[in-house]
Amino acid sequence: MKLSEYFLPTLKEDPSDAEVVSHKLMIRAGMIRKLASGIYSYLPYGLKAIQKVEKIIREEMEKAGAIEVLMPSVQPKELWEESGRWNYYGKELLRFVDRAGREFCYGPTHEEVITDLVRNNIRSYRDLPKNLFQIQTKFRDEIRPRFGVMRAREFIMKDGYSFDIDEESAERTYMKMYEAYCNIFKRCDLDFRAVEADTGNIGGSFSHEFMVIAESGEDTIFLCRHCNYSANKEKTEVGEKVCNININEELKPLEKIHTPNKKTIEEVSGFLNVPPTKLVKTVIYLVDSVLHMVLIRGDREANEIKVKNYLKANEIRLATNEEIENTLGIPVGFMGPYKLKNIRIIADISLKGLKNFVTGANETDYHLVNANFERDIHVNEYADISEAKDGDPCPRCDNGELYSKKGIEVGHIFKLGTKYSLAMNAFYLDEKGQEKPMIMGCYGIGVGRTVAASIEQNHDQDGIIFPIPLAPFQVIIVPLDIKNHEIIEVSNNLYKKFREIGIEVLIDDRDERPGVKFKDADLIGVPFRINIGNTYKKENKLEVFYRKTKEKNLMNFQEVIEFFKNKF
RNA sequence: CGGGAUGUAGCGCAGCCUGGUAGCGCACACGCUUGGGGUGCGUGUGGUCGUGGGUUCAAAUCCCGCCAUCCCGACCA
Repeated sequence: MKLSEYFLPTLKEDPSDAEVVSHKLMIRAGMIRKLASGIYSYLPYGLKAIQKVEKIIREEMEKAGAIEVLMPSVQPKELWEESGRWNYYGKELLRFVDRAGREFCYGPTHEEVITDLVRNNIRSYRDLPKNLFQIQTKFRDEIRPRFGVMRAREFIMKDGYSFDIDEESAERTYMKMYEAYCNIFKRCDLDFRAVEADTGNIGGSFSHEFMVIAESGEDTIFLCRHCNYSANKEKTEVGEKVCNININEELKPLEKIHTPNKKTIEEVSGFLNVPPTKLVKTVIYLVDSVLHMVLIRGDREANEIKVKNYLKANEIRLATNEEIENTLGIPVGFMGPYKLKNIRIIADISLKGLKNFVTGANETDYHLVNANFERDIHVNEYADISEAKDGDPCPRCDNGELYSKKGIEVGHIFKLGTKYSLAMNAFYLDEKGQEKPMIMGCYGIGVGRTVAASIEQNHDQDGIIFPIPLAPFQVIIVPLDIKNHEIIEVSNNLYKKFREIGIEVLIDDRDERPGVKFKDADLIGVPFRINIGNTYKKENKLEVFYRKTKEKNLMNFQEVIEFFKNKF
């Protein structure tokens, strides 16, 4: 491609509304332009990067036995009512009506459509398993789109769905997809981890997320230093190993202490000179419109999602002070489980066996000291609901320790089970002629996000450094003086030669100064640059410049061809 | 939706406080110049000052409403 004929509007300055590097660089490098909040156009250069990822995905999916389809973006309300998600999915679902008043949504995901497609066309166990995928534009009306295409409302996603006859077969399919995903992200040259994950809105029994390690990531994951346990923060198990604080202490008499205006853990801990590990924190959640009390050790935080999952709730949020004081009649800041009835109390397992702790007295300006379970407080429900912390013992291995990292979720796989097949009557006939629900799985990859994540991991102060598998062009030829016939001729010859041997090559034939061309080439991150200028005029040498390390090598024309032949 | 901020040429910004006919840099066009890290000089094109209303002789500037965008929290590929 000749740069003079290409459409690559690069920018010298960072756009004012971009925050993270990948967003800034994608705009500056002429890959994307914003049309509205969370809605972007891909320019040719950005599209090529997208297509690189898509190609890798297609190859690996097909290798793993998945078949490509293409479903509509616009989906009728009825299907979503059948699955029960028309109401459940909430405001993220973009809904609209056609001229006849029929209701539709723009597909945020395709479980409903694929299930409908399969149930109408597959009846026999002989036709299973089937694993279908598509690469397509989705729309999710995110409350807060952010970071360019990283979290856009309209975005390109590869979504796949599998249908198996039984659990065992479904698990085999799941594992195949797991491996395919690992291959895909490896081939994209990403530093990533597959972690255990929460299933969220999609539903299902278990799942893994594929997290690209990046400081700008919106997710936190925990990894074990010794074994290969890794999980999303909202899924990370804490386990009972954290609860050996003082289980052997003798019980002391319960006391009510005046703690004027001491409300937070820090204040109470400081005032009473008791470590936070001996305080019990009380948090009230409104769970599906009912208040629930959650108890957590003072040095830990409750994890809302773990609470939500434990209670199998649809909706959860912290209760407001008014809700607590009006409904329970207890003062926020001095709350505790003492003598409370009419509310479900869930204690975190970190509290198991804790002795002589401090907790709110349910009376303004008073706390209880040396409180103990059973003797003073009756809790008959313990659950793992606290948030993992750096340094926590690993829930899986003996002496492992957890540490956290930030990650960008580029892929997510779910074992759905029969959630949709039951709701939508996707049954098949087994060899005995009996009707059975298909066992489903679903598998997603954010294509644009994968490109953005790659840029997060591969850039420097001068711009993008594309890894070869994602690079829209592998080589850029830079004739440094386009008025010099000799230089132009070699450049053009090299360009032709490269195209013959199948290299995707750009040639910067613009009438620009060398500095401008260098800056642009660095910015857009072409892995190899070939400078043709003075060194060619003097010694007939071409300069091969490697973007990543900034190394330069001088070679003659034939050596350059040899160097790049069969390289990519 | 709650909290914070911004909206002036394609991009980045100044002007607003203290009202008086809109400016800088980049980009773009033309000419000369230059040719190994955003060359220099000159000339030029381009603006409903987000939008609606109000105050005023006069509004980018003051007041009110609305809209959009971005940042911080809950959702997600």
